[in-house]
Amino acid sequence: MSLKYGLLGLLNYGSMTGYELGKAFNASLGFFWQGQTSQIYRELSAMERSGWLTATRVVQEGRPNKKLYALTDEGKQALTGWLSDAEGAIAEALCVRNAFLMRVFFAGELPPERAVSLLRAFREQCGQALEKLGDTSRAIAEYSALVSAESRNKYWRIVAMFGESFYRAELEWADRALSLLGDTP
Amino acid sequence: MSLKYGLLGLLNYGSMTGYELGKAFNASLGFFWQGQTSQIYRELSAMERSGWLTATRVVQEGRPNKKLYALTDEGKQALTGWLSDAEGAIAEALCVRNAFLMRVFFAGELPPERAVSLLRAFREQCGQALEKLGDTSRAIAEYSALVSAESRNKYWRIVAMFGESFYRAELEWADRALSLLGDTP
DNA sequence: TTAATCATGTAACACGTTACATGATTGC
DNA sequence: GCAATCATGTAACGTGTTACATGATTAA
Repeated sequence: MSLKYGLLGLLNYGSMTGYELGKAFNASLGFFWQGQTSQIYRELSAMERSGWLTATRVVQEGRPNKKLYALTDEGKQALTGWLSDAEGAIAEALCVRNAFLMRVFFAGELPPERAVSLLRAFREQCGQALEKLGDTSRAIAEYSALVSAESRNKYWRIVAMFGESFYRAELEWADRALSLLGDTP
Repeated sequence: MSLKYGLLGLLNYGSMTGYELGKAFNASLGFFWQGQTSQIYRELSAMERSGWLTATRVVQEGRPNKKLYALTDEGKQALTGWLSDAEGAIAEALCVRNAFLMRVFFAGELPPERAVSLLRAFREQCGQALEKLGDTSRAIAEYSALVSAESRNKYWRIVAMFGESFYRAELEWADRALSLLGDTP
């Protein structure tokens, strides 16, 4: 679901090809949702079939031809309809899935030092994610200063803010977990 | 993947039927992973076929017969093999998916008051999740005091700790987002 | 000259969700 | 009398992943 509406949302900013959408998707939404190109193409043709998008074939020389996708009125309606569904949003927010916690839950079956090294690796990885997100945040901030689509980029900043507090919380948690396991750095 | 190994992990504590596994799964791992019964049954028969589990038919009167699943040596090996795969764990930790953020990202297309009410609903829902998790934490703490399987319940507490800091971070984020949107409570 | 980028996709598989079916028993 | 619990599943569908295929262009 989210992938579909993510694509609609991006196409609402302007027409794009599947390839460009893939780039844009991973650059902007990538830190909280990933889209495989194969899935993106599948969703795009499905949405074209249901009339949410139109595709224009663009013939190119030296490069493969491409298809430019554009949002239709129905597509725009589908987007705003989805956004207006607050119930659905809350229901989705409840469906948290965390594969890493699954491993920690059963880490008692491991020799203690392996569990510790697992958490150490996780801790490091959180730090890296935070740094990477810093770039995203700065890019958004710059963009916000240049473009005056306040109604939009306000929310982008809020999303970036989430990422930062989320990773910071994970980092602090990993520290506390490690000290609980008697790991003194 | 995680569902499969979650089931293996629970069966490592003791043999159970699919139905019991479903209950145990949602009670213990439910706050970070959900399992539909239909999926659980499918995974169980698949794992039986690959020799990770054995099933014993238990005939009952007045109630439907049941199948008691038990971990085999191969199953136990599969579990520890999965736990030892630190690379895989980190790779999975990178695949965050957050359907709610997808909506916030595009919330600029909504009238401002609707976006605000979306975040307010989210905020409330975080509070409820925190309360519910408090029960889980207390249950784990009690259990920890009674049973002395320290090597195991230490990790359960760490997982519960994660839940708490995660929901608290979400709550604080929602507050900051709301004040950024000019919502004074 | 090797790899990456551009640009499209197909096929098969894995995992997750929804809806349905059965039929006795227990608690309100 | 009605709903929930016990206990199993099947079928169909939706979504996500992996691997593969094509073939020119461009930068290291």
